[in-house]
Amino acid sequence: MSNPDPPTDSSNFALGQLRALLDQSSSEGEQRLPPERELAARIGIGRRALRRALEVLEAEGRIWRHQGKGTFLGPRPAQTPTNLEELAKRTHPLEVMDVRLEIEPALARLAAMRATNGDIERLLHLAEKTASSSDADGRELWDSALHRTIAEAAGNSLLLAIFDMIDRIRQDATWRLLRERARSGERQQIYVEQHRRVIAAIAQREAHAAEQAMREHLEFVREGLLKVMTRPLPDHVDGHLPEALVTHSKDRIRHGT
Amino acid sequence: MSNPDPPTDSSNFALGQLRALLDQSSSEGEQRLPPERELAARIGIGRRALRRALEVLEAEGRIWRHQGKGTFLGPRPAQTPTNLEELAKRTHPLEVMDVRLEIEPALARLAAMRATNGDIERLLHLAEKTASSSDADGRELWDSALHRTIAEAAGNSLLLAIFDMIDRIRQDATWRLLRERARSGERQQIYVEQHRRVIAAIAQREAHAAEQAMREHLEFVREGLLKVMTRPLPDHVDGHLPEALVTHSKDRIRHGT
DNA sequence: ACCCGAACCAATTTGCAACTGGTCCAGCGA
DNA sequence: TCGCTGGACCAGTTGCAAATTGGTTCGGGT
Repeated sequence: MSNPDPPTDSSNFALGQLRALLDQSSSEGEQRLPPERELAARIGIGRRALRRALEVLEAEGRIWRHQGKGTFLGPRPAQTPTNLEELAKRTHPLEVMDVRLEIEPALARLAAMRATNGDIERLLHLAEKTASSSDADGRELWDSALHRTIAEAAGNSLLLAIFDMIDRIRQDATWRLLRERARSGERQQIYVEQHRRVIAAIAQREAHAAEQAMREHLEFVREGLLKVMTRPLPDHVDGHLPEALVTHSKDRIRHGT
Repeated sequence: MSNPDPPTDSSNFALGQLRALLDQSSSEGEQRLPPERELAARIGIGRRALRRALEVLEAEGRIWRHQGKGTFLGPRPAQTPTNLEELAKRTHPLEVMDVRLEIEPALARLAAMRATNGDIERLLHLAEKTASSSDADGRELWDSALHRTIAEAAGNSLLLAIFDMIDRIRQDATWRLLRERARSGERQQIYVEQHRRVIAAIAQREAHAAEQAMREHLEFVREGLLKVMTRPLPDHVDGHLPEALVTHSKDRIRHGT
C-alpha cells in the first residue's frame, strides 16, 4: 500500500520546528496553536507542507484539529451527544437492556438501604396497581412508575437522571410495540410476581436480595425481547416493515476516533 | 400574609379579554401569544395591568412565560434534567463517586470481554503517558482519556454516553481543585499502579479481575476525596477559600445548547 | 517531483441587532 | 392616597452576517 501524501524534506523540517513549539506551548500552559496560515508564515514554509507535519503530530496523539475551531494540544476531547434523539438513533433495544441490567439492580440495592418509609409505602401501592391494570397502555404506565419510584428511593440524583435518560429512550415510539408483544400472555403475570419480590426485598431492607431479584426480573425481560425479535412474524402481520424500522439503520454514525 | 400585587379593576378587565383570546388562539392552533407590549396596546391597558392578568393565568397553568422567549399556551414544558449545567448543580462529588462505582467496574468487565486488540493497544499506550506526565493538567487529561478509552472498549454506545455525562460533570471547574488536592503526592503513584492493573486484566481478558481492579481503584479515589474534604486545611494554606470555589458557580453561562 | 501561493469550500465562533419578558420610576388622575 | 400609565432600562433569547479556521483544489514556478 502506498501513502498518498508521504513526508517530504520541507515537512520534516517543519516537524522539528513544530515539536519545539509544542514543548514551548505546553510549558506555557497554552492549549491552542496559532492558525495554520500564521504558523506556515512564521516557520517559513507553505501551508501544504505544514499540514503534512500536523498530520503526523495528530496521528501521534500530540495534537488534535477541527475545522473551524483550530489546532489544540493533547488528546482529542470526547464528543458526547447530549441530545436524546441523536442518542436514541445510535443505540438499540439490546444495548438498552444491557445498561438496565447494570443500573437497575444497583438502584434496587441502594433503595433497599436508603428508601424512606414513604417510598416503601408508595412502592407497595404501585405493586397493587400494576397487578390490577388491564390494558397495555396502563401496564406500561404503572410499570414505568414502579421502576422510577425505585430509582427515586435510591437517593442519588445523578443515578436518577441517568435512569430517566434510559427510560426516555425506552419510551421511543418505535420500541413500544416491541415491548407490548414481549409482555403479552402469561409473561405479564410473571412480571407482576417479580415486581412483588423486588419490592418485598426493598421493604425488608434486604439489599442483596433486592439487587438479585431486580437482576432476575430484567434478565427475564431481556429474554422475552430476544424471543420476540428472533421469532418469525405471525401470519396475520403485514408483510412489509414499517419505515421507521428500515431507514434508521443507515444514518448510524461513527463515534470512535 | 398579604399579596404584594393584588388584582385590580383594570387587571380584572384584562383577564376577561385574555381568556377569550386564549380560547380563540388554542382553537386556531396558535401556541404563542403576541408580545406583552402589543397585547397591552391591543386590549387598551397598560403593561403592568396586563402582566398582573398574565400572572393569574400562569398560576392557573393555562400559559407559561420565559424572558426573551415569549408567552405560550398550555402547561410549562418539563425541564429536561439532561441539561448538564442544571444536573451539576443538583449533585455533589460523593454522589458522582457512587455512580462511578456502579458504572465503571461494569465498563471494565465489558471491556475485558469485548475490547478489540486496537483498544488494548491504545490502553497500553495511554498507561505510559499517564505515568510520565508531570503537571496536574496533563495528568487530568491523560487520566480522563484512559477511563474513556475503557468506556469505549466496552462496546455499548449508551453506556459510553452515560460515562461521558458523568465525566463532564466531574470536569466542572469547581471540582478540579478538589481532585488535584486528592491526588497529590504518593497517591498519584498508586493511581498509576491501579490503572496498570486494570489494563492488564483487560488485556488478559479477565473480566472479573478487571471489574474488581476498577472497583478497588475507584474506592481508593473516593477515600482520597473523603480525606481531602474532611481534613482541616494545612497551615501553609491561606485562610480564605480560593476564589474558584466561591465565584465560579455563578458565572457559568453557556457551553452549548 | 516538489513546493508555493492563491482561491475556494465547510464548520465554527464571534459580534451585533432585534425582540422579549422582568423591573423600576416619575407622573397623572380619580 | 391609591391605582394606573407610559417610559426607560435590565436581562435572556434568537437570528444573522462577518470573521476565523481547518480542508481541499488548482495553476504555476523551481
